[in-house]
Amino acid sequence: MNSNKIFALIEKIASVSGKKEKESLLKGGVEADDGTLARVLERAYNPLYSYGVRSLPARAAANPDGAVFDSLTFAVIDNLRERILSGNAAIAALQTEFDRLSADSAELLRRVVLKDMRAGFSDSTMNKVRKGWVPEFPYMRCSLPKHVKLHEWDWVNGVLSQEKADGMFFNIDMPIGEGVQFKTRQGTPAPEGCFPEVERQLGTYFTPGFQRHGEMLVERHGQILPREEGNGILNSVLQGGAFGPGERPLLKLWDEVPLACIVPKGRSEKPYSARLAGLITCLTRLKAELGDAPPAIELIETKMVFSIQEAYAHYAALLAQGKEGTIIKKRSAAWLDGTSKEQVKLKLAVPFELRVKELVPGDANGKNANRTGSLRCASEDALLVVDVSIRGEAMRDDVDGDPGKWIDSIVTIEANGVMKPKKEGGLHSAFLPVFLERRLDKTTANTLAEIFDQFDNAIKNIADLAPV
DNA sequence: CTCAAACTATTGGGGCAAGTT
DNA sequence: AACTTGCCCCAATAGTTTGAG
Repeated sequence: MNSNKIFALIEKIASVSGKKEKESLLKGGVEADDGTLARVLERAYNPLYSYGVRSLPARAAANPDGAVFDSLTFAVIDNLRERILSGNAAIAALQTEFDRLSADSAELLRRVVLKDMRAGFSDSTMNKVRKGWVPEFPYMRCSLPKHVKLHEWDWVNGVLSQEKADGMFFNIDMPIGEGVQFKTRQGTPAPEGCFPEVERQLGTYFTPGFQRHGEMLVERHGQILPREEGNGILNSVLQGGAFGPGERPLLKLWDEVPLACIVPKGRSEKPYSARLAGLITCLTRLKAELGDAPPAIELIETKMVFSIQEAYAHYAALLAQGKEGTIIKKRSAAWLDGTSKEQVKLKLAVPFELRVKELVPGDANGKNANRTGSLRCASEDALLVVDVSIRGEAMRDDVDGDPGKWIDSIVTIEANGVMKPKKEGGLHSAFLPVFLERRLDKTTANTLAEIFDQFDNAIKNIADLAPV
């Protein structure tokens, strides 16, 4: 199938709305494919690939009968991925290739480099059609309290409440007879040997055949660094950098799952309490060997609670220590690839008022390119500024229909925390801001000091948030 | 058979590090 | 020094499909 035909197929898939129909069209394409479709979509959707260019040149040529994808096209794609082509050279190579190709094939190449076919399917649909087409990395997410019937949980026999660590998530694979492999949530492997002590302790005291889940934190002179600083260092280490003097990684674990269950849509029915017990067995072995020496691996702080109120009290206690929140888990909880209703994340969300300053356009390569994507909002004293996403298409229509009515208006937003400025004299920001409503009843926004007060009060009164 | 829940894809937020101009 | 990109941390919505009652 040549690239013009592939583009026609992609447009056909984009034109239908049903997911099943998209899947069967893609299946038809695979059956008629000589391998080109497989290569093109693999390069577009392999999560381990990136191309280093996001503002692409436009096709300038007017040649109506341009080329289709050939070895030159794939060479450009692969050279971008390996960063043999980068910066201006990358843009120039893409310009040449766009002009050489037909309009349809040039557009297909553009979508490959942007890693989005804009056809309403993605990697999991591809793997349904053709097993193992692109790598996928199973992952269990938590639900939020509003999506779960917490009252139906077995509080009498206990629920596990754990600290939500504020670092970088890692999957740690230990296949039998092989070494220890660290992978990020997206599947990026950590370079060989970048956490030597953590790796040694895992390899020596932990049973192979499992994938373990935990959060990597960074300690400097015995102090755990805040998320942004620790994750900055880990980002650097993942790209081949090194820890600075006095810095070391500390792994906090919470789960172990047989490697055989770690497949897309996979499940392990072994109850969480049993998986946790397995982890504790390994950690006890480690502790016995290390004696008083500080381990590089610990169990995440874990407590058994017997009521919703007690769960919220533990949550409040950790917030008061400056921690991010807690995760509560049923003892019987299975592991699954997806969002589990058997584990719930308790985290802070504090509402406050800001003033809308300007409208920020949506992603230039996406469907909101010429529309509003978010609202730039500020505290009354302008010491905090944050962009807040438009919430829903009706709101986007309203904002674009009458921008004047939004500019300078007061809005209530909800956020997870206040980010302090990095630089002296810089602005504060808000972490995970969510738009709640426009306030016609208010004429002034909160000041930064008021926002800090509201966070303090929210932490003090957290137990009131427990659903009754 | 109907309606709610689950699932999939898409859009949006903040910070930091590294590469390029 | 300024700008872009990638990759961590994530929340919410829209629309389709599934599955419980």
